[in-house]
Amino acid sequence: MKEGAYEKIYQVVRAIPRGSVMTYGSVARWAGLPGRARQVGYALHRLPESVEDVPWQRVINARGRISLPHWEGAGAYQRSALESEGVHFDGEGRIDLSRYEWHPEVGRVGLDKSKKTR
DNA sequence: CATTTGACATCTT
DNA sequence: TAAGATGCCAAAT
Repeated sequence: MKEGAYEKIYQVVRAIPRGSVMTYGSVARWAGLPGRARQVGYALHRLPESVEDVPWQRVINARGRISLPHWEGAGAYQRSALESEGVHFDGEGRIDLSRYEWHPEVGRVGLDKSKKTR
């Protein structure tokens, strides 16, 4: 198995702590794929449903909104899942990134979530 | 093998 | 704030 790059993406997403979110651009950056945010979304799209190890729901776009059409199952599920984690949506369905976006520490791509619990 | 498409981002109008 | 253009790259057609 190789894939390599995509594995790294899943690895970063798995490290996102509950109640926090990351943008596609940030995930790509921390996965060692700067500028390839699109591939991150594509990788998550191809992600099997049975894989619960990867909290893809905590990944949103740079505008702080869910990229999935809310009229489809996945979109509605993503929002309800985030709300149940404590993430607040404003009147326009947007999330305050300056407050919920997670910033992993430099030099380590997460994997060590037992760091400062806020 | 050429073209299109897509869970995005960023800059410019 | 919105809309258009451009960059990126794997998978589908």
